Amino acid sequence: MSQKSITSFFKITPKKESDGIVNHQKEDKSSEDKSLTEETSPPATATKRSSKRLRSDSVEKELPSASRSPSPVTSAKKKTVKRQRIESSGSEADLPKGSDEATIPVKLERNDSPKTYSSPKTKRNKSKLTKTNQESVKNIEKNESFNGYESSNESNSPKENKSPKQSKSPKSVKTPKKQKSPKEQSVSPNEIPKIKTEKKSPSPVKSVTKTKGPMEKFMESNNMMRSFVKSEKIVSTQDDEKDVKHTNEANDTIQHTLVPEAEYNPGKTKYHPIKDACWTSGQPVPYLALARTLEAVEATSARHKMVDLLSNYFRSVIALTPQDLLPSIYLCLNQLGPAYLGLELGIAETYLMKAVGGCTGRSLAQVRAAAQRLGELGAAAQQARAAQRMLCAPAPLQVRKLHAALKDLAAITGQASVNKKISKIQALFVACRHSEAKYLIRSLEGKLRVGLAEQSLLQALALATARTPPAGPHAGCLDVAEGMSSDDFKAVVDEHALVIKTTYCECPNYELVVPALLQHGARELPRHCRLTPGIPLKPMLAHPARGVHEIFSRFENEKFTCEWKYDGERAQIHVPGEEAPRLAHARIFSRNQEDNTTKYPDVLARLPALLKSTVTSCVLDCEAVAYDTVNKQILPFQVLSTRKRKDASAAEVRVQVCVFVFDLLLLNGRSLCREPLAERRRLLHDHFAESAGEWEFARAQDCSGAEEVQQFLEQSVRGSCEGLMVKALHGERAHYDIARRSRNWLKLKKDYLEGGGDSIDAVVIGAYRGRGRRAGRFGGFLLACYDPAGEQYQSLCKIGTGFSDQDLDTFTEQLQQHVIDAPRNYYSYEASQAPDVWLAAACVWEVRCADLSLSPAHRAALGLIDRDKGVSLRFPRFVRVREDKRAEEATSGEQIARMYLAQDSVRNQHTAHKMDDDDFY
DNA sequence: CGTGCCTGCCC
DNA sequence: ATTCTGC
DNA sequence: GCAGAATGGGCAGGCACG
Repeated sequence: MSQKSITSFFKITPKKESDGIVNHQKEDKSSEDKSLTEETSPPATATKRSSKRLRSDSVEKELPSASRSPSPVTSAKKKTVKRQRIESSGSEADLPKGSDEATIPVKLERNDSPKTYSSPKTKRNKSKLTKTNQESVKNIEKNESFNGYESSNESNSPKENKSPKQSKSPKSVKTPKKQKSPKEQSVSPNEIPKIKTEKKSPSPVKSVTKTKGPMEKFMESNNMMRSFVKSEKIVSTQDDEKDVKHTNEANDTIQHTLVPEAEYNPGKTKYHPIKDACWTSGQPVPYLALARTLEAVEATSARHKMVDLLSNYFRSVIALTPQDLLPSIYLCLNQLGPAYLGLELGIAETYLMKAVGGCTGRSLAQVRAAAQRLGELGAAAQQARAAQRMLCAPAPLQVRKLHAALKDLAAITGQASVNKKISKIQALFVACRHSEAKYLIRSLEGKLRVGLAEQSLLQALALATARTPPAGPHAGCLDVAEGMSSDDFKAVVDEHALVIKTTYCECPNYELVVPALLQHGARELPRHCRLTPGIPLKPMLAHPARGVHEIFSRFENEKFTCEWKYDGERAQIHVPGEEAPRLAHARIFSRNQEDNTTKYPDVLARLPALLKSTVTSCVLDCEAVAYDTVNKQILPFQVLSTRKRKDASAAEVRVQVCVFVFDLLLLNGRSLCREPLAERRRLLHDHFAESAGEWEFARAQDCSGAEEVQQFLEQSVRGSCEGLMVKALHGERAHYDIARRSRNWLKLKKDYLEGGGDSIDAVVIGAYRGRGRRAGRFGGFLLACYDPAGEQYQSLCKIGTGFSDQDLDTFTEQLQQHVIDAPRNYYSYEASQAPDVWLAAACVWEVRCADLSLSPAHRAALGLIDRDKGVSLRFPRFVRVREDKRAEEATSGEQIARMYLAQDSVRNQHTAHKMDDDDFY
């Protein structure tokens, strides 16, 4: 059945009309009627299929958002248009409004119209589908004994019962932390009764010598096993290295009362990696253990605490099921595998919502609305899942199987692949218990959002391996920390952390690092994983510098160099080789370790010109920039981005590229990461050759005075660059040591400077509901410029950064007074940009940007530069409110056009040949 | 087979 | 990309 | 100052759908 529903969803999605310009004349709501039907009735939904009804009305649809019209006309909006934003409004209408977050003080939703459904209904629906009886369900789950989980999780859902607002309102009000609160609640309770029948304390001191420590302890600690454990038991066979440790099996006899999975608590004081785990040695790690860990992490704000929590989970994995460490890490980071393998899920928000809706009996609009209310799809999915009962409980998820399933998802391609993926996701989703649903969905969305990411994970890995070493002299010891002072132990952790982070930065591949870590221990890592041509390393990044003065305060008395900051794409070029460079095996990686080799066949073809005869292997750090070979001119980033991305053929390349080389990270097999920049650069110049328009060294100048820097900055801008990169030349700060400091360079751009860059006064004409951290208030806005000629407000860009939390709270509240039901007919925008809430043009905000670009999605200055393209902003950010300006006094379309044309890159384009003032080429 | 949506990845 | 925030 | 999480424009690629 799930399948069916899915299909139906597809149909539902209407198409959006491609309106050219949507200036609306809305007024006609007629179309709405139709639309109504769709969304509103959940059941009906399936039938829906509206064909494209709305062509014109798309615009209208939005309106409803404000929505009062009870019926969700709005949602009808066709397509899901990008992100939920569009539908949101409408959809909400559908939903049980009460529930909503009432939270928001402001009540974004302002649609108090009689919602079609009352919250309770929602649930009802679900249950229907599932068909069933909750009772029957009663879970057959293994753990049922303990769980009352259903109820517990759902704590949220209760909202429905309560009067709409009250229950939560108090909390919701608090924006920032509120998110956590729910979790915390759930978590804390857990402190739970673990039954640890303890007995022996782990040997006070590490049982150092004995390799078998863990096992022994494990045995000792066992009491009775839970029934379910038995069932799963089988698997334990494999395991390579770990045999040593757990040979268990014997266990059967031994009894051990396991912690119920639903009560797994990595935050338990004096956490014992075996006794406090919820699975036994050799068993596959239940996904619930990881989900519980993530819950605990999410409920925590102190990073060191998060690291503690995760490390405890890791300790158990290391002690019990080390083979699951790798999949655990991947699930924590939302990675399928090393980036350079190019694995992609191909599923994101929209399709996920279809999947969730399809198996919980909800319409796409309902799911979307629920996600908006909660500010996040994961939570909505968990609620939906909890309301559902299964006749026959699927096998519980295991960490390893889940990770494998995600990789399988990525492998599905071709026709009907989306439906296949959705089905597969539904199968996983249905097997979720408790918070598993939330984290499964978030994983699929690609963001866990628990406040812990790669750096903290590496720290946790260091802590875990320091405390419960998988290898080395203390292998088998469950808690090394017990035998030493906290200072001493901390030193050990720091040492592990540095080694692990360094290794990972130079060899960012958990497939290689994790097995080596388990087998040889942290200290031995560098001997097994090192910088290797063919494996991309983490690139050095830069911090923005707000002014020339900041450069001098940062580098104090150190010597530094300034290089032009080219506006292209980072390219890390690897050429392997022993006796001689193996050019056929050269690869080019992106800043995020993606493999871009097939994107640059032209660049690879001319490698021979770059490498002097002294080079046998190398890793170069460069920027690939679009280049006009005829006029010898650097072209804008936007031009570069039109290049084919996959399997390009050198002959077909239309956009030529000049590669600007600025660093050398490995030469002839030797890593230069611990060499200062001055030395790396010297080697670069000695062993590589420039070739005009193809290979050039980044323009550099070792500046010593502020004026010199300022001049060089201006020169770089005239040379079509974004500004400068500033780097230490000597000493440790000049090393390419990402593990110690990933943003060791400074970047100085004109638009960072006061008075530099473009500043625009734009009108706020719409707002989008925030998600995640910004749930419950506006998280972004739609801005427009004013076009006096057409008496229109033309969309210029969306904006979502530059606001303090306070700003967002304030705007969320203050803008309520400008909320309107529908966009004015003098608003010009693209349907896909429609905000959740439309606003009357009243507020003017100053925004800053790096550039202006010709836009397919915005309408500012439409027709002035290009017949059907408007102008938008690159890297827009909020600066301040212009209370002194009225909407009509905002920057005009004509001014925007002038600003666009005034850009060096544009002028150069039009006057390419005459360009020489700058000298440059 | 063309169009448009969705996703992922550049910045 | 830019920006803000808790630690 | 770090690490993380909010958010931006815009493009190619891949698939769905008519």
